[in-house]
Amino acid sequence: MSDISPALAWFKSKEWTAFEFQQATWQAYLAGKSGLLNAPTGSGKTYAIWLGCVLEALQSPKVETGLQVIWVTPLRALAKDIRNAMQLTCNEMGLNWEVGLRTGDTSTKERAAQKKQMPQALVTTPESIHVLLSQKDAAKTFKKLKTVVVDEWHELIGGKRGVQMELALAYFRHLNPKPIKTWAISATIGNLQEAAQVLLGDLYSDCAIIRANLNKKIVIESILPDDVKSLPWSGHLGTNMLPSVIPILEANNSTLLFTNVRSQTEVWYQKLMDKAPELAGLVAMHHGSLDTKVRQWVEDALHAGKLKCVVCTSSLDLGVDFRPVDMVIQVGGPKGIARFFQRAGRSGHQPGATSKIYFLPTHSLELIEAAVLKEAIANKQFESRNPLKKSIDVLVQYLVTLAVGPGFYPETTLEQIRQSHAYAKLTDQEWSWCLEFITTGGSSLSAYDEYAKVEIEPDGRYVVKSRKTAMRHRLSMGTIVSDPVIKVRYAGGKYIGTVEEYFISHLKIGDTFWFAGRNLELVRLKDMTATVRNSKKKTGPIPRWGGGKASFTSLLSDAMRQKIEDASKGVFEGPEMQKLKPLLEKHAKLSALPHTNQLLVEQIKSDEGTHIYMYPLEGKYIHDVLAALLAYRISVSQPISFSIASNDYGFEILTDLDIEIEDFLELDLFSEENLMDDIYASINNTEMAKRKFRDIAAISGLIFQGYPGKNVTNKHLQASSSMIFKVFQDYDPENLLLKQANEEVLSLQFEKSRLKSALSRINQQEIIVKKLSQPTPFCFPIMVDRLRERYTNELLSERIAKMQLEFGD
DNA sequence: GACCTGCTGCGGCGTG
Repeated sequence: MSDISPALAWFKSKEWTAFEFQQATWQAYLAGKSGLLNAPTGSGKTYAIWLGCVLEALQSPKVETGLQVIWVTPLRALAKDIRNAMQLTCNEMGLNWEVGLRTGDTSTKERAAQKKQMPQALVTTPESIHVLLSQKDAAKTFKKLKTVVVDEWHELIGGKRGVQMELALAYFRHLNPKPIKTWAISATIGNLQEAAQVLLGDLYSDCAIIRANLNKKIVIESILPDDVKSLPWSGHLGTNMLPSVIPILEANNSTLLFTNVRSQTEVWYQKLMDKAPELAGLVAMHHGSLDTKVRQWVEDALHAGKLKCVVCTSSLDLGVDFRPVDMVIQVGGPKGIARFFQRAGRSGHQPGATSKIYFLPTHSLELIEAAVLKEAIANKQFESRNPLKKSIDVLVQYLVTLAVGPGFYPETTLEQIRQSHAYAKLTDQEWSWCLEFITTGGSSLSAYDEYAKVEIEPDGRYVVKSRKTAMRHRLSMGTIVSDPVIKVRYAGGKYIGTVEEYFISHLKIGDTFWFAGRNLELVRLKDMTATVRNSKKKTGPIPRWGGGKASFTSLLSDAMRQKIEDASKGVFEGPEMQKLKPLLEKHAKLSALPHTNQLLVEQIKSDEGTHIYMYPLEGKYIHDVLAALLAYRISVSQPISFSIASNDYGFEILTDLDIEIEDFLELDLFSEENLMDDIYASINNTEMAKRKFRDIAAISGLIFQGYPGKNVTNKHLQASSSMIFKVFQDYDPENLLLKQANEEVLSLQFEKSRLKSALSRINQQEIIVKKLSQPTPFCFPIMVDRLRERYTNELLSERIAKMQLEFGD
């Protein structure tokens, strides 16, 4: 046994901000426990748990070979930093261990070396673990595994990557009779206990949940206009507040300016360069469609203190873990409390320093959101991330992975996966269906050999024998399905990033557009690649990217309703609500400020017809469904067609007929009876299910997304997945993957449970109907949103001008 | 008193 005192001395010599938390962690680790760490960045959580691993290794009589510790991170960009820190501590603490790295970036040479001899510790991603599982000697690779640490577990738990992690752990736990110590590291989420339970499984009963009681002070300040009138009623960009941002940038060494969407990042970067040309070279941009090399450069430059400001989307949420900054500005509502909190924590890393975040509202109602965020963070209220259950696509992929690798016996494998949270309730029938699916393709596809991937050996072992199948499987592993994109590169070959097919298809050769902060001219479009050159022009469109929508979380919704009720009673707490007072009072005069037990309904007639607005404040997703449901239920009673628009505050249904809303309110429009049937009938469920199915088909290996660098086109992908979708619908309606697609639409897209509780709340609410002759601050943004879909920007401003005339003022 | 919307993440092969 070697002496552990130098290691402890090394550790103690550092000036930790959270020494007690760290000590509690490594002591729990040495006591053989599993657990969950809840700690903000900068609390030394990596070292806390890594010290446990190091001390344990030092206490053993000789240096063991083979893989003992796996450290999982959701972001491969972080992996290198973590590995370096871990290797360094090994060296300095006197432990003769190698810390390895295994992600998609790892070189072939390195992989070969690892295959021969795994390092004692490996920093990796969930996907790379599964790639290792697809190798013949997987069992040998993981045989000596003692510990698995999953960093940023909150990022994984709510998605299919989390399910993959659960499956990998189930496999590991089975290999070794000694329990695998399992640790989760998580930022603050509402369901910490559940998060621990999902990852730890059976080990949860004896689990340590250790929180860094840093009591980090966070100061939130809204950037308020002098006059609320200068804040638009509608809008999302916020660039009119740019003059207030520049002094903040000047006063700090490095600032992260978070925007909600990629195009907004492009706009802000451009405007910032326009307004403050002296910052050229000191401001950079970072979002998910830019070349990773560029992003890496930005991250490094930020770290080196060379940048004054990075305009970014949440692509930098995790990536700056090792690159602390001085100041954070959030442009527009972050739509969730936990996300805002995490971003705030990026600033003020020095011991004892206060984190500060500026909130920059892009339209007036966002000031309510600002007030709510402040309170929620003070009260430590955070959203939960709910683990997925029974994702059949992920399970099917995993089974083929095992069959490509060591092979598996159904009985033991079923036992393993049932020990995971995700598949604990998997029925025997579902299990047989999965086995049938991987061996024959299932009842409707059994005529095609390519879906019969797995064969059964005489001894009952399930294996993949075809090299082609194995290769294609390895090429399709993982649960992230991305849309095919157009690569943008210079004629010389330098790669810039990606835009969407539809954006570039609207351009002609010679047209210019803004991207990556440059004005580019389209030279050629071929093979999913747009070749461009720099242009001196100053005009051109900015690409927009489709992507996930962030919708108010229910935590935010509840608090927003309360704030509006407060306002109705004349209570305006805090600078934001004070600032908003005149506007809300105006709204109260024009219409009404609803209490939490009331639902406000506004009706306006214009030359377009009858507009009806409702404000459940449930977030855009729920509003979309509610609006469709309402439109459907009304149209059942008489032939009316509606157009629908929504935002996070409420929704609009518009008909060209002259109607009165009271005539319909009697119809029990919000009844929970036949709810699901009506929803199915009202939303174009199959369209959405088809889209979900495309992902499921890719994950489960039904469609092949092409060879690396040569992705198939969107059309092709869409076509093959819709074809299979149709086959299943017609010939195999009980297909579990089809069912999963429908279920995902309901539970993930529409948040079924939230929809139900929203409806039951609405049913108890008193309905207040206001008939108005002019738009209110509540309905105006929704009105504009609907128009935007039909008009170009210029026509839109004309149209808005016309609205001013029409409604008079 | 009035414009610009929609995030992130991973992994793999063979050939020239």
